[in-house]
Amino acid sequence: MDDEEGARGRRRRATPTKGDLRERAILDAAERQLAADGYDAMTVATIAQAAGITRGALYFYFGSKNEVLAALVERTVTRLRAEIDGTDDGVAPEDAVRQGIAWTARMWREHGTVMRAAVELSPSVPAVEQLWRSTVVALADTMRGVAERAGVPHGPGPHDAAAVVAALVWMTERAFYQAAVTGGLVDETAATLAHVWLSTLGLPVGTGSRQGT
Amino acid sequence: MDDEEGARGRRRRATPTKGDLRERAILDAAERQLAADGYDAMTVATIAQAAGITRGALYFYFGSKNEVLAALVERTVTRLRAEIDGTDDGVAPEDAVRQGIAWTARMWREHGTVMRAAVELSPSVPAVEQLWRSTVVALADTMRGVAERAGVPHGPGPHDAAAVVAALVWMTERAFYQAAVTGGLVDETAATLAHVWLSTLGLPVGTGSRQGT
DNA sequence: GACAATAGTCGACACAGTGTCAATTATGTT
DNA sequence: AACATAATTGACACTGTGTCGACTATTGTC
Repeated sequence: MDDEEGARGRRRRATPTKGDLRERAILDAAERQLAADGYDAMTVATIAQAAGITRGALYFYFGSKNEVLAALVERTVTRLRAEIDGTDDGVAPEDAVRQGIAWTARMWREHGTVMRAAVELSPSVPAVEQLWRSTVVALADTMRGVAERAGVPHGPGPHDAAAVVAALVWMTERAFYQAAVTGGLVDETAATLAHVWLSTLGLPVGTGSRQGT
Repeated sequence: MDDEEGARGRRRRATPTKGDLRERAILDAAERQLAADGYDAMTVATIAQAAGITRGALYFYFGSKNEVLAALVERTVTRLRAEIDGTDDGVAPEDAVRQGIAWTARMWREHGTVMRAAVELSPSVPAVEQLWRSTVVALADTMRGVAERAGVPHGPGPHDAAAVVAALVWMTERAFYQAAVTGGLVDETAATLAHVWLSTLGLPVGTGSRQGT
């Protein structure tokens, strides 16, 4: 549990062929077991078996169990990143906020298991922590722009756009995570989050969902 | 890793004497190691050694490593609970909000290590999860009252006091946790949180800290 | 002050999971 | 065919958890 990366270069080559299928098979097996049985029940042995190889062979592809996890998170995070850009263009700030929340909700729906694992494993797996934090930060950066367009000051200080948006983004992460864990309703959560976001940024709250309060 | 409680009753008695000192010594040792070396480095062997006994003896007091952790979290959570009540009386909602945040900040300062451990271990240790969640919920319940006094509707729905306050409380937990992990400034965090809370609940933001914006 | 009864302690054991490695077998390549 | 290298295996070493029977205080009781 010390070298998470060094073992890699020592083995695999570039220009892959069949091994890449195995690598994907390993990640797929890991993702499936993560969803079905959770992290603890998912051992190197069970992953290897589900991927059709033995434990020893798995260590040819990944240097450790955590490296498998990190690769899995990376795969998912890459997919998230691919979508995060095509979101806000020139829309009004309040719509950009709603879109951002809707997007996040969709990501949690589609990639919930891995995202949940990323949250839970961040404290103990540095590579995962880095991946996840950088993703959250990237989203926060986008939203900071929106907040500043909405008139939130951008100077340094506890009330500036960066600080406020950071708090809101972590709130969003936590709220959807809670929904994923407790089986809460994602739509209700999204509505509540939109309310908090808009109120905090000083934007009109009324519009959006067609339900009067 | 299946029975977290059954082993207990099978051993310890009521009316304690010397064993209770050992029990406390174990928890103290665990807390110290948690702060110094982190969860992974803290094994049953090291705890026992620091408490002046062998592994075998430790299992006389606690049924498992997780039970030690749970007891430690419980001890801390009990201390938190003891203080959570004497907070708001008839003060104005905005002051109640500021007090709540200030109180939380102080708790993180004083009991940061165990609280951090509670957050990180919740996903994998059901007993800790329950302890921590119920504490958060208790705080949320108090703040829900404040929110309703401030005029936030209390009917069921995504915009009611309960839902909004839940989101805000989890935001607060996450923000202070992040500060604890990254070594961020607790005061700045508290100021940002106060801003979000007050904006969301429709309360005056200006007063409180003596620093103009 | 013998003598139970019970609290407390120890060390050896069994077990599960991770990671390592030399040896072996597939899979191209020229 | 032979050669390199990709891929795989099974056995091994190690660490950590939890169990258990035997052994040692400690304390009350007659």
